Amino acid sequence: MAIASAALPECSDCPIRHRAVCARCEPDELDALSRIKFYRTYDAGQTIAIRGEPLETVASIVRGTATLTRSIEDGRTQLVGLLLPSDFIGRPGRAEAQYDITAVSQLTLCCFHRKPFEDLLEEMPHVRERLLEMALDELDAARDWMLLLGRKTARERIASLLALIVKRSIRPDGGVLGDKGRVELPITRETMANYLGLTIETVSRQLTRLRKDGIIQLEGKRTILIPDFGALLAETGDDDDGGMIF
Amino acid sequence: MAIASAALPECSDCPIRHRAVCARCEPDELDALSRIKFYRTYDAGQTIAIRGEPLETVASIVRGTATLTRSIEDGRTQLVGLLLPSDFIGRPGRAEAQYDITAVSQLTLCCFHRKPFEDLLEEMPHVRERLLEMALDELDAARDWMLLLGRKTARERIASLLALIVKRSIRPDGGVLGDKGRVELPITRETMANYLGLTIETVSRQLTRLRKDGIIQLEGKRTILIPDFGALLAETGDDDDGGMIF
DNA sequence: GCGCCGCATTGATGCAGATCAACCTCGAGA
DNA sequence: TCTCGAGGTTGATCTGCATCAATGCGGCGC
Repeated sequence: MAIASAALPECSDCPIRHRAVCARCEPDELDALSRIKFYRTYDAGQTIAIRGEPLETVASIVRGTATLTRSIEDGRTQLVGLLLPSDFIGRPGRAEAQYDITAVSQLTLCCFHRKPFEDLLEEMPHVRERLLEMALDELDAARDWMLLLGRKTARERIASLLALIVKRSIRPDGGVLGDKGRVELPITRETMANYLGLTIETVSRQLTRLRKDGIIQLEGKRTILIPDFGALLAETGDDDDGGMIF
Repeated sequence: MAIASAALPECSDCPIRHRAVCARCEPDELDALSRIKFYRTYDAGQTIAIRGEPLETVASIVRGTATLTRSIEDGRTQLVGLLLPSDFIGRPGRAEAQYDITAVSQLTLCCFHRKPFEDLLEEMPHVRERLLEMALDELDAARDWMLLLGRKTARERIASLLALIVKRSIRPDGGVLGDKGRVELPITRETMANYLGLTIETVSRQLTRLRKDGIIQLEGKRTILIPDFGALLAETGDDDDGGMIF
């Protein structure tokens, strides 16, 4: 299923070096991790893990997008996490996947076998620290999403998602990947709907309404232009800007 | 606001000894924690923390119930966590509260000042480990709730909440606090509504419907009898029992 | 170039849950 | 004992989003 890929750049050149679980590693820690790492690539649509089945690796996303989903047999599906570069997959101390994980674009993972990774963890305070920090950040994100799913209107949900994708595209140094006012949606309408707790029809209609109201412009189906980011934020229903630094 | 309380039982007699952040502590670690701990009690309705304001303590809930909420200025409120005995409040490395925290019953906290706690953390692998584990468990719980908020019907939400409260009342040794078929709701209808992303009217109506359908019996307003737990689980919409051991 | 397929948009209609409103229940305090 | 208020229930009506259905559109294989 997964395809072992050719060698990638050294850790020092890694695009997620300063954001991933290894962000705060010293050179010797990085070496130790580097010795047990291996890369895997997936094509869009491929399954990475299935809820309830063994998952003997943990990994960081290097390139591409994946989704974390939870669903009911009758077909209802909820996306519980959107995995972008630097996000971590798997959980030390647990051998079974809790969610379905699917690649939604061409994807590259930096993988570790769980056991050796857990062993290394003992000796690497910086990884441990970063892992806790990332888990707590994800917890905050999940809780923000609970507010969205429980209380926001369809229009607010769409605006919130667009704002989230823009924020996630900002590099840690403050720079921006690509054009600031242009968002490349990494996901289909269906995936958006499953993330937002809506149907694809409602997603489509609300995007159209936001376009007609001049908040966004659509360029093809996957590219969105945001002439005024503040105007978009005003549509999210959030009180503050959630720690934006523009 | 908080009331310093009289001395409580030693850690060895603590009701949350085997579930809280200190669950896996060795006696010497427990001693070290014990030396910097202090208790606080709150009355129902008292505010423990406000989003955005400094929070210089971390704490474990010893007795009582508290809520974690996120809200929008227009009054819409979403409960993002229900804090029961053994749950942890606060986050190492962060000086500001991310959520509003409110006592919803008489409450006892086992508190630590954040800085000394963080320092101790360095030397206490068992606390660190447990903290990561608890954060990841909360993340799983938050994501399960996302499925509920995004995709479940009102009836399924109510059944899921009742099932959750029953599960949380099971002691780690497998025993049950109180009568197995009787749930004491720790929260009002309004709090339930805010947790479930519904209105109090809908909560009330669905409880009535579950009663008329024989799934539950109401004894006063806060006590619910569940003659057949399996029948309740069947109403939650979940595929499996989520790891129940009955 | 043509037809097909996956994805997206748009329209018509239905319904679960929100909203608005009245009333019930019970306990605390005068 | 009466009152009052917080919390809860029930009913009537409204509405935002889901559902059902048709159409549009761009890319790809042939």
